[in-house]
Amino acid sequence: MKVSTAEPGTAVPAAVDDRLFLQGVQRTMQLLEAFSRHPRPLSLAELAAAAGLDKSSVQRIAHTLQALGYLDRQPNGLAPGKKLLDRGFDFLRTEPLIERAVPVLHELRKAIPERVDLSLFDDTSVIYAVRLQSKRETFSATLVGRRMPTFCTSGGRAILAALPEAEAEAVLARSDRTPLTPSTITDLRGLRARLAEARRDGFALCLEESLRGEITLGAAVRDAEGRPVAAIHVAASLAEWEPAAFRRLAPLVLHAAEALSRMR
Amino acid sequence: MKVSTAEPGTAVPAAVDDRLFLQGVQRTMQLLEAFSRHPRPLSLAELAAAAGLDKSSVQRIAHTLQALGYLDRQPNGLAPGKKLLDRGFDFLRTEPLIERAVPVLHELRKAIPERVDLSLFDDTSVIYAVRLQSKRETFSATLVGRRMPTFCTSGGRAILAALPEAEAEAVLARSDRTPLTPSTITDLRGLRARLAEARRDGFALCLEESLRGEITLGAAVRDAEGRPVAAIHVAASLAEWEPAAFRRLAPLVLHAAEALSRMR
DNA sequence: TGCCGCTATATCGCTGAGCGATACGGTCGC
DNA sequence: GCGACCGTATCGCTCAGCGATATAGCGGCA
Repeated sequence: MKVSTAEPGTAVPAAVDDRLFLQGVQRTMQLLEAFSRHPRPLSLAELAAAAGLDKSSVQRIAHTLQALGYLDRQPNGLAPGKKLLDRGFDFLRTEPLIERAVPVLHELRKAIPERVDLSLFDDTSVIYAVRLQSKRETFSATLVGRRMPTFCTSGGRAILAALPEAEAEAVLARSDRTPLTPSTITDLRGLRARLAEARRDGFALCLEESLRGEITLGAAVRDAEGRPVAAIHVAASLAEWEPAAFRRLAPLVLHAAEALSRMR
Repeated sequence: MKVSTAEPGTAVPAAVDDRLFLQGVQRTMQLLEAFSRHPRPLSLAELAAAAGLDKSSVQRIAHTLQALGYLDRQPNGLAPGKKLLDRGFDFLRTEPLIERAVPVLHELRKAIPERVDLSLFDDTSVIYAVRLQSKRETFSATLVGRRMPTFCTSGGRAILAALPEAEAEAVLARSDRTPLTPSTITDLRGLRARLAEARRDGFALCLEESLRGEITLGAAVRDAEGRPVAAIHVAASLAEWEPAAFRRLAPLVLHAAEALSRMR
């Protein structure tokens, strides 16, 4: 049985051996995932290489996905189709946290005229799920659905701090800790110190750790069992805020996160 | 050959007979699409019924999708997984119009302190792709990825007006013209009159046609061939705007749409 | 003009992936 | 305890689909 066909240089899935595991489904998703590494129209051959599949399979899968609206034929290749947005939207609509978060975030935005976000915890990354732009809002390059590393974002740190220490440690160990800016803390000692601080304060503060000139403050949102599942965070420009002044916003953010944790 | 297994009452896909069409792929997407009709956690049996598949297949497909992160196991059933957001994000990143639109929309937002959106044209519906909230912004119930009918939104009408008349007529004929509010224009005569107006003015104005108390104004964005592919629109509350005053914003919206059409 | 490299598209026989019926065990509510 | 639901597991038959291969079309280069 051919279990794993790991080609060198291509990101190939973990081989799963399981009577109920359909590799046809896996191949389908692999093909769609190819665009996350190559965000541009791809030819069939490129798609095959990027997804780690043979050309014939790609031809058939792509043909089918295109017929269903999940791939879009462009002059210079195939691109993700509009229907993918619908599926992401299904997720947002089904996740009750999102709906509950919107009024809480707006309330917070009223008090703090800066960017206010909700991110969902997903192991080594967090995902922007709701985003309220700041008043001036320079460039909202970051869109809903964007993933950020857990270890170097204020929301992610707040979540790690709310996790049992062993689990937080495990997430850090699994993380790719490539620095995003010169200020990103990547060493385990430094990170542990920050988590200890966050555990004590109930929130996390990050200074230019994911974007230069940006200061962010995040607090964890917990589910019914008390486990952290998301974070509320605010982000502002260092050009306009003294860190000490920004830090004074913490009670507002904490209050919002706690309110959202209690709603259900 | 069993071609179509259309069960009564369930939305079942068009049967496609094609040597290159993989029904395994179709089944996979059908399963994921089930949540668009039932946005809540579903049991295997519910999922089977909603997707029009048999229980065994659903067991296998769902098992696989869950292993891949596209379904999430909840206490009371299966729900869409976070990875679906990633795929939607891939679409947004790959579509060059989105990136180009952001600065244009911000520029427009500076001049008009109301909600400013970009929607993509997709036949009988348009999809919100970029959304800038208004200053006060009461409830942003509408999220990125949401579909709205083309025929009764200002952006959709502006697009239809920019299309060759026969094509616009075909879209209208295909559309499900269920009214969204008491003011929604649904009869073909009335719609044709509105399209004629929009063709003359270069923009479309809708009064409470998709949401009570809301006035919207939209203009089409065209691709390199001059075909409409998207629309920029602004939305405001009738409690704060006289229709005549709102209409005077048209040049700003038109200018933005034209600027975006020329960028590439 | 012809060759090469790229593309997409189409064909076809073999075979094992996966279909779907069926069975099993747990947990509710009546 | 019965029935109805849940998820889970098993298994033999068969046709979906794998993947090698062939064809056709479109520039670019010599």
